[in-house]
Amino acid sequence: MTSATPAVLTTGPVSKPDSEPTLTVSDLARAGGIAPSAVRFYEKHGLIASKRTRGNQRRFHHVDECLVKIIRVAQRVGLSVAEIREQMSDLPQDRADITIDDFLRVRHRLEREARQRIQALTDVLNDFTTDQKLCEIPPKNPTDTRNVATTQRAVGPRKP
Amino acid sequence: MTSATPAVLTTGPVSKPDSEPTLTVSDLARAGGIAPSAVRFYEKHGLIASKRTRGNQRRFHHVDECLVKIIRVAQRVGLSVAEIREQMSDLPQDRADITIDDFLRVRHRLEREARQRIQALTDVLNDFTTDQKLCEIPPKNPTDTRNVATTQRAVGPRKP
DNA sequence: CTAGAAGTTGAACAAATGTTGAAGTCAAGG
DNA sequence: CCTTGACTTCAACATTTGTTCAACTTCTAG
Repeated sequence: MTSATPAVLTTGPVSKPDSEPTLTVSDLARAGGIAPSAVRFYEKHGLIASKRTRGNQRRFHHVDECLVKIIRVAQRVGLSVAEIREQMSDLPQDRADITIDDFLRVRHRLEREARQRIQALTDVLNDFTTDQKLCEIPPKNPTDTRNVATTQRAVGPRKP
Repeated sequence: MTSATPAVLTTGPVSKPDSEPTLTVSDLARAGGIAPSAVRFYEKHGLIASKRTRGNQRRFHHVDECLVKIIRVAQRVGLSVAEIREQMSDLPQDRADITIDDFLRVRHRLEREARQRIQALTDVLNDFTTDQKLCEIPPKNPTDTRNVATTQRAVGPRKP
């Protein structure tokens, strides 16, 4: 994914009950607008799951296309892979059992996350206009006595 | 910086015209609520600058305290070190020449950035409620025909 | 002057998010 | 049978933002 992908992605309805997984890594990558290496990466980190053919190749369900799209949205929100895995951890392990409600639940959580992150940024803006006197420097010309306002308030935890 | 730093940080007015830099790495680190290693890191990446003593030790101006605080705010906004360096690149190379207006200019740019990032997140939320039919799965019970709505629209450029 | 605190550089490590390449396997077509 | 394309695994590399360590040097106070 080097170039910007328009990604309108109107996935048609999955017609068959989809009991057997049929999509290859490349199929899923193309459908999700990501690289095959990313598909493998996501599987390795437990975001998606596949069955294997006799020849040890991965096969994905069509519903995994939805999962990949959700992963991409979650990344736009700013979640890490670990966080995304957590958000998705209560989806039915058997992907064929996933229902609309499962997606709605995940979606609501992502919405909450997005709102929280918007709030954190809004707090930064408020700090800009609220807190005076973080940076005071002696004015070069005596007519300008204003000061720059900024302050940090430990919004998100930082533990490297 | 492992534990949460309250960081009220009401830097008093810099009394002296501050022509000679006097703060050591540790001084600046303490004032800015960061580790000495971070101070060196920022200097190495061109966010701050120092003069050296005869013995090759760094000495910073008091105004660098403000710069560090601005860096921290910029990080809260989500800027990378490279982006922060760019935002600060038009500050007077001679730190003693920095004026309030220089800070105001940087601040305004950071505000714009923050608003843009808020907008990007808001777009995600809008996509949630606007776009239908990203994930359609065959309903298990025929009564529920709703669909999950999501779509990505390439908000921020990705160039690794 | 001398000891100890604090500074110096450079390299290595860490976690996150993948990409790329090597070497090998599998299925299909001619 | 052989080639070709797509798949496999594993390891190495790349980037970001620092931290930590080793081996020295400098500064400061007694």
